[in-house]
Amino acid sequence: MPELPEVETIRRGLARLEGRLLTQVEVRDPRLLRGCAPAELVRLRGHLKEISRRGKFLIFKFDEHALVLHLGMTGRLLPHEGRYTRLVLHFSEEKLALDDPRRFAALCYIRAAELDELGPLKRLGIEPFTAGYTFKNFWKILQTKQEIKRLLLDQRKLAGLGNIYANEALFRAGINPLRPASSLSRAEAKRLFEAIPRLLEEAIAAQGTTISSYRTTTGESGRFQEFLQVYGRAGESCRRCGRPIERIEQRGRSTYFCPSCQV
DNA sequence: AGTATAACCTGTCTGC
DNA sequence: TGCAGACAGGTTATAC
Repeated sequence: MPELPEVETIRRGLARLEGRLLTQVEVRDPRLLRGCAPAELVRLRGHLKEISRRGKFLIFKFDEHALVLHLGMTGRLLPHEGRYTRLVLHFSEEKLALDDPRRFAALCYIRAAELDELGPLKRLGIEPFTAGYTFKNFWKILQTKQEIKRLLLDQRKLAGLGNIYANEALFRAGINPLRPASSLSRAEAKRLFEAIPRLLEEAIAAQGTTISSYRTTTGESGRFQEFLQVYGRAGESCRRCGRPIERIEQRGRSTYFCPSCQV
């Protein structure tokens, strides 16, 4: 579910919790921990120092420890408990419930000092909106025969894009998703390089894309679904040229594109 | 080393 | 109404 814009929207919605006191941790579903974090998690107490984001991961920093959370496909952070609550963080005066029907969400509890060594974070590639997001670095990751759409989904190369935004970014740049990444001209690569942060910025401004389960921390739907050009629009007409949007499969996932606008 | 498939889960929708 | 099958925003393990 949540890609960079959704996770960033959630992070911003939680920023007001920074400085608050965590009084109790309730683990409703131990599977959430995936063996990565010990059960001592339930003893965690103290002030929440900072909530940050890396790719699609949320990082909650406390004095000595940190929680690293990936929302998987259907994870949400809501102010109330529900049928699929897997974890509850009790803060003074307020609680935060992780709701996740499909249970693909994952949580790690580690010492803050070990954050930089945590595999899932360490493996992540270039991060949009940071100093490392340069055309030089972007060009470098394109030097592979892999299909460009699949490359964009590879978190080790570029962190944060998921299926919706990978499809949309390629449409905006006018690039066919089946093209080998290394076949892109510098001009095409530049278009894609620039389209990605612009797209993500617009999606964040709209509070993300709600197809079905994603909600902001206040339980609201995002609004960016209204602006999607190709994702989920198979058979419908391209908003730019009128010809039908096509759906194909790449690495077992749906790819949507306009065969006449994306060459 | 890179790639395809399966696996992890549950819900929803479509067609018969 | 029931049931099978497809599909869903994600990642990781395993088998070639």
